[in-house]
Amino acid sequence: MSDRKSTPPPGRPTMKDVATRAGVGLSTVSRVVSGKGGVTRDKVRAVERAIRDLGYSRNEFAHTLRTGSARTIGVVVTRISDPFYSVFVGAIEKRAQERDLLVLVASAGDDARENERVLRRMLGRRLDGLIVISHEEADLSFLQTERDAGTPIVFADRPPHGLKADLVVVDNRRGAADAVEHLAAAGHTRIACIAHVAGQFTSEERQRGFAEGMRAASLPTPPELTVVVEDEVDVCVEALREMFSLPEPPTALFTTNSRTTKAVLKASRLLGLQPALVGFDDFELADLLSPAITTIAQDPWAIGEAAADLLFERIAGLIGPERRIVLGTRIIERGSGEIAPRSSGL
Amino acid sequence: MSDRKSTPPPGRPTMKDVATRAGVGLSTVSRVVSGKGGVTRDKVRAVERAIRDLGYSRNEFAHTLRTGSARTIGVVVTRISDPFYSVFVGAIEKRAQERDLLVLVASAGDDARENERVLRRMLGRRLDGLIVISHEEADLSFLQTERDAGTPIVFADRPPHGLKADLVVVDNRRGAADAVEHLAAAGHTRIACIAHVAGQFTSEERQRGFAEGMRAASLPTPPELTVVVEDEVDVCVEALREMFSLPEPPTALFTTNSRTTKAVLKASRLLGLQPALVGFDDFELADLLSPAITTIAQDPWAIGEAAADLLFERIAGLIGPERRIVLGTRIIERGSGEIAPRSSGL
DNA sequence: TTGTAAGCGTTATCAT
DNA sequence: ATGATAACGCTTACAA
Repeated sequence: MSDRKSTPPPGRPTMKDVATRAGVGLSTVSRVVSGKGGVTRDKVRAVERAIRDLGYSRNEFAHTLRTGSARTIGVVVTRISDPFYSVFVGAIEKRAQERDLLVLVASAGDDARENERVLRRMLGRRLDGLIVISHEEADLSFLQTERDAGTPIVFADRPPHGLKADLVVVDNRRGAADAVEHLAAAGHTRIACIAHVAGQFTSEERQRGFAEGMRAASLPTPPELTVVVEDEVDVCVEALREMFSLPEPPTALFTTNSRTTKAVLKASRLLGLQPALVGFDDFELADLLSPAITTIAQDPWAIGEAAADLLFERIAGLIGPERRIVLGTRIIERGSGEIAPRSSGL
Repeated sequence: MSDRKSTPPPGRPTMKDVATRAGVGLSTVSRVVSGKGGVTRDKVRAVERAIRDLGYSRNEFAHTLRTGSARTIGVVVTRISDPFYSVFVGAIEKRAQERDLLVLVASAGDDARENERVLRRMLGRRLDGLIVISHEEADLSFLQTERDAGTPIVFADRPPHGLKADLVVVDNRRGAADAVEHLAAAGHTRIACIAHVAGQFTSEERQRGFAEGMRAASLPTPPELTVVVEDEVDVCVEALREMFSLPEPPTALFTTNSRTTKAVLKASRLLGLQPALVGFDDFELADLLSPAITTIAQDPWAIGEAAADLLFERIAGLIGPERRIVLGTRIIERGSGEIAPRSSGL
């Protein structure tokens, strides 16, 4: 096919190839490529020509191996396909782009071991920094070494286990308490908490906030009115059926995250119930449902921005004790919290 | 604190450090780390111990520089925060993880130049492959060089400009025609098409499919019943107001993507209209609205999987002409398409 | 089974 | 201003 004689070396052209072609030394090419001065115009032009002719582009791996920085940050989330995380990542990418940093995203899934594998894999890349939404059960103490080695790590949404570190969270307790306050103000006294599977930091904080809100409103929190569910509809149907068969059923519900809110809404629909409802986490179309759903909104974009900004400060050399940034939540009143508290059994 | 006899070298530990500490040779460490066999249990244990003690993790750059493959693929989308794209990326990540590949994700935004910048940046990384949802207006012919150099590139959702390449799309025409057929079967004769901003491949294909469907049903497509909008609510309010002021207003609407569907729904609500409606793209909670919205569903997860699988085949060495994989769509009937065609003006 | 040594493509140091 | 040359940390023949 192709005769050996004039065939360019196989694979991608390297600086050496460029140097040969341009008839200059290797280091001259390096200087041109890195944009350092101290090269005559003639040679610069010759090198640039050779680069174009050969379609050369710098090997970032050799470059990074030599220089030590990859101009890349890593982001690890549990599921990139979840809107919350994808918006969060979007904000980080935006910020990173402004600084000409690349973002390496990986979702770690629900498995703690997989989580560690992904993180270790990331670490091998000598990232300039790392933003992590950590797995709940994973012990992240192995990251300590990395931090000691100088890679800043910022956690978001929930604190890591086994490690003290920078953290960006929202005020889950306060948000949940706001929800209760809103329902209580509408006259509700039997308010139930439908929480997402236990063990999760956010869920527990929100349950705690719920309890605090109830106490602040001088309302009782009987154990049968707090239930922990998974976000499958049938599970919620069962939970609601049981709850609304009580002698004194609830008249209002508080749900601890949007997946649960949606599942509970579908379950309510199936059971023909329409309790008052306030859900933690805003979600798209909450305003188009009837009734429109009142939510406690957190802002994943803002969380991402805050995490990115904090990380960049650390990368820039900010030292000092770990920081904890707490972002507020905001209640979006749409009506579902103001349904009159009439006793509603099955 | 801990006075080590042999000073731990500054910076990150390398294989050499591990080798020294474990009292073995460098290549033995390499073998253990790469999981190759042929090392005695004793030494394996010693090495693993040293790795833990030192908190060692392999330098991927050196590794890649040596082996030539980064075991990394790149994915470029327009906005990672859009649910469609994030699910798409999620599927690719899943598939990649099964093959122990890392995924570098970047969103290119709406700007054509930024799009090129991001792509070029990616290319410098010697990726094993690239999956791209290309910008509509960007000329991607510069990618040709890279493909010639052996980096497989698969496009998804829409074809690239200035380049022939592997492509995964859905059958937009057929899907749109299905929507029309459904509405026609419910007795509608005045069906309008609300299309998302022009110039977009998918939007145009769906408009074409709409027209084909209308023709197949022997229905007229007067120009005043096809309108191109942006997905802001107020724009849609204006468009609908005008359309429903016609002497013969439509009784049913077809929208070309979910963002438009949602905007049109909100606009309809504001105007007190309730036309029959079928929207391209399924969306969460479409079933909880009243009436529940009938949609033409495409499956971003499946698109991601198909793109990933095709890319992996190419990486594995599959040669041959560019492929075009067309995935079907599926109508999800929920009622909004069957609203009786009564004349509904403002 | 294990260690030694030669690169991978780049940048940095040092002569020239 | 320019060019040889030695690392960077790793893999992989090849030797032992």
